[in-house]
Amino acid sequence: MAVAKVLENPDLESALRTIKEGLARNHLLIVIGECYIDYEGRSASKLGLGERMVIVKQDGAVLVHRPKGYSPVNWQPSTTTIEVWLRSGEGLSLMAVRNRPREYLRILFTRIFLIIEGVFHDAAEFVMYLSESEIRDIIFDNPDLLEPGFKPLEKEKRIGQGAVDIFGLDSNNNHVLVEIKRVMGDRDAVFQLYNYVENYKSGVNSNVRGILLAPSFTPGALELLAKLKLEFKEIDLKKLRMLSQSGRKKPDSTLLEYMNDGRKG
Amino acid sequence: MAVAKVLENPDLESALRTIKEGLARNHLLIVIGECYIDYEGRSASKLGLGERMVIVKQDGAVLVHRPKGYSPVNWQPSTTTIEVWLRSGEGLSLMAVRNRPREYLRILFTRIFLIIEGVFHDAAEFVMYLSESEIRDIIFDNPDLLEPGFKPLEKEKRIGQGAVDIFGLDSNNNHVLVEIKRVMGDRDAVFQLYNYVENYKSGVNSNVRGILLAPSFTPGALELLAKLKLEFKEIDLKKLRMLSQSGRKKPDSTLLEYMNDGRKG
DNA sequence: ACATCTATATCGCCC
DNA sequence: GGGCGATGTAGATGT
Repeated sequence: MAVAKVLENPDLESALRTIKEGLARNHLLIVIGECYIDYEGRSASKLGLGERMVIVKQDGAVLVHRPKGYSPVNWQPSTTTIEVWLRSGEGLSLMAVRNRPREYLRILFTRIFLIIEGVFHDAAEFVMYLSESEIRDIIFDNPDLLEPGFKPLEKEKRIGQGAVDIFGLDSNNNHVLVEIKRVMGDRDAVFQLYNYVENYKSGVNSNVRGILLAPSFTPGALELLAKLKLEFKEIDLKKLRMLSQSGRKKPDSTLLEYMNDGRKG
Repeated sequence: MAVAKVLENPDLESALRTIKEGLARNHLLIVIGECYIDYEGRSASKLGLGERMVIVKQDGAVLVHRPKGYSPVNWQPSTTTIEVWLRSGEGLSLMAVRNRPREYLRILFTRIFLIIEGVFHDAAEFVMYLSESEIRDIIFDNPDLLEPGFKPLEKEKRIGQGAVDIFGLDSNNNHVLVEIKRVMGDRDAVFQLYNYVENYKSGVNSNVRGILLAPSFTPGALELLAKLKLEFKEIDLKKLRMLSQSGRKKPDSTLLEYMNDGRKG
């Protein structure tokens, strides 16, 4: 059962009791109300009175959401201890503390509209397609996608402090370092590749090629690639996705069917 | 008024009606239920049946939260169009589509435990202390914190494609570029500074110093700074915070008072 | 525990 | 609108 309790317009004493009970049971809590928020830790912030939604998850993660936008205005990731108390004339406080790094989040409610307490049963597996590591594996298994005659030898080869995605030899036995980006390649990606190539060069006595693989490139990245004498190649994510899907169990096609139908029933 | 409607254990037809009404009014919606989720866009993902909480914000942002953790398992940032429909034998679908980049998020509910519809009034200003730009301003106004005799001349000076945080002259009239990080300085930060210095050097005929300012540095960053003949200096955030607070209206001290008291009333 | 890197990063600023 | 850089980035991974 997902929702255990719904409490509308409670006075702050009832709210305190309900929140304490929910926390003790490690249930998920949603508290909607008017509040002030203070944060102090790696940085510090302050937010004046307003209506917001506070979520305390079953692992103690705390999120404070305003009416708009993807990001919570304040939050605390899961490793927290949570205290709640009531001080007359002030309101109901919820304080979430994290140790590493040491951070304090305090929410001071002056008024509460709604409290929901629940337990969520959710054991389903989350499957993500075409992550960067998956692209790397596909290129490794289909090296001609990079260039004819490429012989991949090692994934995630440690170089200096980092690891280059693919190391291998081209048809002339030049050493090749391949850096892969799943999104548009930018100057940072070029610097990363440059760092690998320079680091690697210092250890060997042969020609070393660096290739940046991405679905597209910013002008700044292309300019820098030329300046640093590095190479690049576009990858076709759609093509890769098809290669990826043919190699394993077919995913549900409900979404694609909808998109192809263009209707909503 | 924040909460306009609470609907417990609705059948899917009532749920459809309520959600459609809420969307039409641009209200915030919370839907708690059992659902499948498909996403396709920059990447693609699939999530099997489980109990989750879906938030549709007043700007159309959609968040799907599982019982644990800071991050939503699936989401759609604000610029979306949202459709909802019911197909018998399947369930209630909510589809959020974004155009740039083109992305689809479909949530298929088989069962709904709770729907909340509300309007949040929240005009309060969010104030963040000691962001990077604030550190920059403090250094600019207190140049001796960098080194005695430093004369800052320009903030956010455009160099190439980016902008260096502070440009100025040292006591020997050398040109100085200062890059500031409010977190531990890493190799990326050094590359960023290096890029500014090289770019700037090509335009002038004098000595150019590059200084990385951060509260601490990774070993990799220190190594790279030496190799690239760049400088670094530690900044004391605690000291800066005091300078920052003395220079403007005093922030609420409720949180600090609590921390000093060590009690919860 | 620490350093490094990825992300459907998101968000905001400036050209 | 695209590029670029900051973020209390969070979270995963390797050492």
